Order: sequence, then C-alpha cells, then structure tokens
Amino acid sequence: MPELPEVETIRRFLQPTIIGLTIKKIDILTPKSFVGNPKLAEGQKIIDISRHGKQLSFHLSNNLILHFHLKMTGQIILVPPLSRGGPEGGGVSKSTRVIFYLDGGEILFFNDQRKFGWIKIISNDELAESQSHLGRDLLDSGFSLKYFTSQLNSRRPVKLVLLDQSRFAGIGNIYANDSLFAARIHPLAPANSLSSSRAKKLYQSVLEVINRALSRQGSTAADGKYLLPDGSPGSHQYYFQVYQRAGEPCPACSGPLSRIILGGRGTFFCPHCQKL
DNA sequence: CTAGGTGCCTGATTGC
DNA sequence: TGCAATCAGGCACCTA
Repeated sequence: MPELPEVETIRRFLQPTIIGLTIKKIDILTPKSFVGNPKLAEGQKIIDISRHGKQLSFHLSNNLILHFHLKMTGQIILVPPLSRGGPEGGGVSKSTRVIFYLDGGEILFFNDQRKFGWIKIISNDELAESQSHLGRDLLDSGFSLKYFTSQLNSRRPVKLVLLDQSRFAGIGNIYANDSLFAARIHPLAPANSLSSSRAKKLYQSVLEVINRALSRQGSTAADGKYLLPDGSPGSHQYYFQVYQRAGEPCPACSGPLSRIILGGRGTFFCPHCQKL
C-alpha cells in the first residue's frame, strides 16, 4: 500500500521523465476511477508534479490538476516508447483503469485492482480545499517537533493519531507500526500521555523510518501492489522491524511479536519492548 | 471531543 | 477438486 515514501518515489521517478510532455489522449476503462471530464486534460502539457501526504498532483499547462490517490492497490506505470509494456512490465493488465497517451510515445497506466483509488481533474482552488483537510507533510520543513507534539493532543491510541491524515499527512499502517517500535512506544498508549521526551523520540523515529524507506524506494509488501513506474519493486520490505511479523522474534529482544486489531487494522508490536 | 460501525473492492487464503 | 466464507485496509460517512 503506497504511503509517503512510495508516492514520493513515484513522484521523483516521474518528475524528470514526463515533465514537459503533453497528454494526447486519455482512455478510461473504469469510470469510477476517474472523476471529471478527461477532455479538460487532453492537449495539455504536464508542467509540474507535486505531492502532499499520499496524494499526487500533475499540474497542467491550463492550470488544472490531475489529482491522484492510489489508496490500497493503485499503481502508476510508465511504459516508454517502443516498449510492449505487458503485465510482466507492470503495464496494461486486467486491473488497468485509466490510460494516458503522452506525446513522446510514452504510455502511463493507472492500475488499481480494488478500485479504491481515484484520479480527479480539479482546479487550484479545489486542490487547496482538499489539502486543507490534511496536516503537514512529513517531508515539509514545517513538520517540526513543535508541530508534531502539538498534534498529539488526543487521548486516542497514539497509533490511530499517527494514522490521522489531518494531523500527519503521509503515514500509513506500515510506517506507523515500525515507527512506534523504533520509539519503543505501545500502539495503544494514549497520544496525550507521552512525555515530551517520548514524543521527541517518536518524532525522530517517524522521520528516520520514513527517510529510510524513501532511500530504499519504498516497500513492496507481500500483499501490496506497489511498484515504481518502471515496474520494479522497492526494497524496504526486507527491513520491516515488526510490520507483518507477528510470531517472529523481536529484532531487539527476540521475544515473539504480537498482532492486535486497532481501528480495524493489523497492528504489530513487541509486548516486551513496547510497554503500556 | 470520542468510539464504533459500514461500505467500497477483488485476489488470496482458509475451511469443509 | 470445487466452492463459499473470510480477510486485507485508506478513507468517507454515519450513529451514539
């Protein structure tokens, strides 16, 4: 599932490769995956690609924006000219929802097995409105320790607060679990119960975990569908500390890792190292 | 403010 | 072997 490191990896891949290209034609295979009139984007040049949290934006020459959310299983695959780009290359497949034909002969596929993801055509104002519901992005300079601690003002379990996109944009289930382990904080601990030193430790852990995952081009988990736009996997999945490792030995104390359900999501931690 | 539930989806996994 | 039930989860939306 694409979280901040994965979406940022996609952005960095696409930035040098499709900026300046014009969208010749858009084919919509699954109507619910695309909101708005595709004709508004056809003939427009892609002038910039930005990201806030897990959302990606292609800024077009007519000032409109193609706004993406990959949700659970969304992929953006770029097939270069003269390449066949079959399913083995991550290109067109039975989960292809939208196809963008670019003027250099490149083809960009939006694939999404579960159809939770979407692409919308929106204005700058609509983008601002949408982002007003999101907290600071973890890679933004405004994501300070002060901001982080100010957002821990809830008695809800700290893991649920970390996952709250209106507070911290970009953290998903994988990195929430591993960040809490890195800080040795129990996922059920009320967010507002953390001492300032533990909050600082969590802040540093979140940034460390996110940046490590980013340096490894994200995580292609066993049940995940994340791929880079060239169809290759990330490698951070080999460095998970607790995520999806229930029953395996804790990397720190070798005791068995636990799994509970919190907020309807699998939650992994070490009951020995992460005390309530 | 909070907790809790539902719906959206489909491929993989589990149970019989 | 086949087929049905269960599971995975980001997020909007609903109720209490």
